[in-house]
Order: sequence, then C-alpha cells, then structure tokens
Amino acid sequence: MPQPSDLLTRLAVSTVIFALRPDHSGRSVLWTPLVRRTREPQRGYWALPGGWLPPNEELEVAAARTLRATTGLAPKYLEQLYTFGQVDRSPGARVVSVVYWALVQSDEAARASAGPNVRWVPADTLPALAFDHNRIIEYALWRLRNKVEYAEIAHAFLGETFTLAELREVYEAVLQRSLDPANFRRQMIASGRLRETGERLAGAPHRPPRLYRYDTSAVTAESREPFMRERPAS
Amino acid sequence: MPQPSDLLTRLAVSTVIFALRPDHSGRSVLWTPLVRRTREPQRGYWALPGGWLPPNEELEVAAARTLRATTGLAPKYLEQLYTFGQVDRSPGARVVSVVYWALVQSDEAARASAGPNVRWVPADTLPALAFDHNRIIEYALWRLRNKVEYAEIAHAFLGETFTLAELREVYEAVLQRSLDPANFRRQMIASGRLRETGERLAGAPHRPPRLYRYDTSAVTAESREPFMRERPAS
DNA sequence: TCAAAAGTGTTGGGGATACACCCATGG
DNA sequence: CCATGGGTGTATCCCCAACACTTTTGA
Repeated sequence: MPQPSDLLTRLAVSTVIFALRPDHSGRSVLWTPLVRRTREPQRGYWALPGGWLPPNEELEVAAARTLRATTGLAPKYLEQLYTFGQVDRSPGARVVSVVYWALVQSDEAARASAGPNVRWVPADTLPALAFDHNRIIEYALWRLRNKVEYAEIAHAFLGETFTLAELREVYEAVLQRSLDPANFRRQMIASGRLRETGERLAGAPHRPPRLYRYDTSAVTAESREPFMRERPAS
Repeated sequence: MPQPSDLLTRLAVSTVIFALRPDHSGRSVLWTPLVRRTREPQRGYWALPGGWLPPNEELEVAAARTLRATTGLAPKYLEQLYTFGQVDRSPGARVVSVVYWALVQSDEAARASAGPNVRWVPADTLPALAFDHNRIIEYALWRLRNKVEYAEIAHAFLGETFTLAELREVYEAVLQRSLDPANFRRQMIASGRLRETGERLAGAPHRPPRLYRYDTSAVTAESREPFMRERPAS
C-alpha cells in the first residue's frame, strides 16, 4: 500500500504554549516560549517547540513531551489546534505539522527553564519566525480568545485555588479589555463550576477575597466536546 | 533530518461528506457516502472516502479530489475537521489521518454517482465501519450541528437561490428540531447576509415565497475564521 | 371561498451591561 | 478613619421565544 513517493513527506508535531506574565508595565499579557533552530533549514530563526512524530507515540503525548522538554512544565490544558500541510511551507521537503496548543500555570511559567536556545516572548508582538509559525501562533491566539468566551479554560492559567479577581485578570489579559467586576462575579457563579473553598486570601490592605476552586465534575455531558480530557497526557 | 523509524508512519487524508436527502418517511435527513474497502486491512468494511496524501498535493485539494472521485461532486463547503493519529487505530501500521468535512448541494447529491463500492447512508444510523471511522463521523456530526448554530453554512446544502422555507428545512434537518417560521425569518434577515433576488417561487397552491441569495461579501473581517475560503479547492 | 404557507405584529422573560452602593480589612 | 478592592442590589436594554394575526396564492 505504501508508495515510494510518500517517503518524501514528513510528519511533525509542534505546540503553541501560552502563559500569562507581566509585561514591562506590570500588566499581565500572554507569553509564549520559542526555540532557536540549530539546524537548516531556517537555522538561527526562532520557531515553535516540536519535533518529528515518533512512530509509537500518541500525537498528544508528543505535544506534551516537547512542551516539557522546552519549558520543564506540564500543560494544564492541551488541545489539537490544526494540521498545517502547505506543500511549500518548509523549503526542501514536504512537512506536515500537527499543531497543538497548551495553557500552562502562570506562576510555574515564571520559573520555567530557559536557556540560550529557549526564549519567552509576548505572543502579540512576535519577531519574524521560521516557516509559517507566525501564522500558526496568530491562529492559536484567535482560538484561545474565542474559546475563553464560551468554554471554561481560563482557570488553566491559575493554580488550584484562586480569587475571582485573579480569574478576572486572566480574562482581561486574554481578551484585552477590562471587565466589570460585579458582572464578572455573577457570570462565573452562574456557570456553576466554581466551588468555594471556605478560605480567604489575607494580607492585602482591604477586604480579603474568597478563594475558589474549579469543579471539573460540574461539566455536563452535553456541553463537553469530543476528545477533551480533563488531565492532558504528560 | 529524517530518521529511519519515521518511515513507518503513513499520512492519509479522508473526508466526511454530508448532504440532505429525504429518508423513508420523506423528511430531510443527513446522508453521507461511504466506500467499500477492497483491500486489507478491514477488507469488505465500509469506510470514509480518502487515500494516501500525494507529496505534491495540498491537504485540502486531496480532500476535494477524493470527494469528487467518490461522488462526482464539488464541495460547497470544505473544512479541516481533526487529525486522528492513535497508534493502534489501524492494524499493522501507524496511520495518521487528516480528516476534512464537506457539505454538498443536496439536489446534486440526489443524482450523485454510486456503485457497488459507493453507498450513501443516513449519518445518524451508521453500520459498523472500518477503523475508527464511526467516531470520526460522530465528531463531524457534532461539529456540523454546533457550527450551524453560530456560522452561516446552511446555504451550502442549497442551490444559488432558495426560499426561507428551504433554508429553514436545512436547519431543522441538521438540528433535528422544528423552528418557528416567523422567528427564523427575522433571524436570517437580521444576519444581513441574505439578499432578495426580487423573484418568487410560483407553482404551489399558496402564497409564493421570495427567493434569496447568500451574500458572501457581507462577511465581516472580524467574524471570519482564519483559513476559511469562500470557494473551496476543487 | 377555502386551505395553506408566507409574512407581520406584539408581548413577555432571561441574560447582559451599567452603575450605585455597602462591606471588611490593613495601614 | 480612610483608602481600596470585595461583594450586593437594581434599573435598563436587547435578543429571543411564543403566538396571534394578516396576506396571497392555486385549486
């Protein structure tokens, strides 16, 4: 069944990774890690983390593995984004890339490993990247911003427990607009997926906010998308 | 850069094709064409139309080509669905399938080519198919039913011009529930994407309905998704 | 003139937005 | 006691579902 000509097309897996970090002015914005290419083609350019698909490894596992390899982190959210296969997207060979996108906990990302060949950059102001990776990240950003509005994924940027102000800051950073705290609170509570921990966060010079936890069991079968696991592979 | 072990994974493109056809009771329901496998593995089973990806062919073009090969039709809507790559989804070899989904005009589909190895079946009551193709079609159905509710793709089942009753019948068939004609009319008009042709459809024993046309130019840049062309490749 | 579908009008409820206002804490 | 963010109350708007009602045709 295999034809000789097929040997020319290679299959790769790449991952767009998002975390929230403060920018120069202190506001939270989206950052993404890139790796420097040490080989041709496009040597020296920054590119998405990824690699060839090992024949015995699941696609999602390969995505989580490259994520861990470049950041030292485990994804809190991981989903297939799109498969890019333009004939001319890589010079010299036909490369089809199955691309995933991931969200990682922001405080973990702050102490994520970096090195001369790994660099975090603001996702909205990218330099010129290798191949079609600019387009890919733009698409991932579009998907993230869309999905945040109808799916409950924002908590993936946060730890186990969080305040509504922290959660709101995630939404504001992703959507790039400020939200009314009062209405935001009601929307989140109305979703039925936040559980009070009973604890509060003290220390700030004002009324201490309640701490919440995201309740995975409250996701109904109707609203769940196919192929969406709670704990992504790692 | 290629490693010898990669030669074991094969890349295929398959397409889930939808058209509306009357079922035994005369109501419009979704149908999809399947092809009988004439080789191992899974010989004799019905499967999605598809084939290996030729190294010099774009993914979307390959999808449109297999669509044409099995139905003789050109897609009115074509979009990438998902890439399936489970290690064990095909016995004997690692096969990664980039799957597309397509909508074809229903009156064309009625006279679509069929043969001993091509068969149209109701998409909601499938027999046991080859590989993981049942799961794939279920996912495509889920996507179609979701997308019909927020994107304007229903007209892809119809011809150049159509009445609001015909368009409503599409929605009702896809969503499997009846819709209020009065409210449906207002929603569609409010979308701003229907243009009156000025003509009416006569012949029935009642008030002749207006004929409309879908206005592709009315799609704003903000609402458009990345990678979505108006005329799919053929 | 009648049946049936096309098309219009009207009403009420639910959710989102805007914003006024009170609460609780550290300094 | 004051500044600050946490948290509640409430009026308004808009979209949508429900449904009564009028219009227009072929038979």
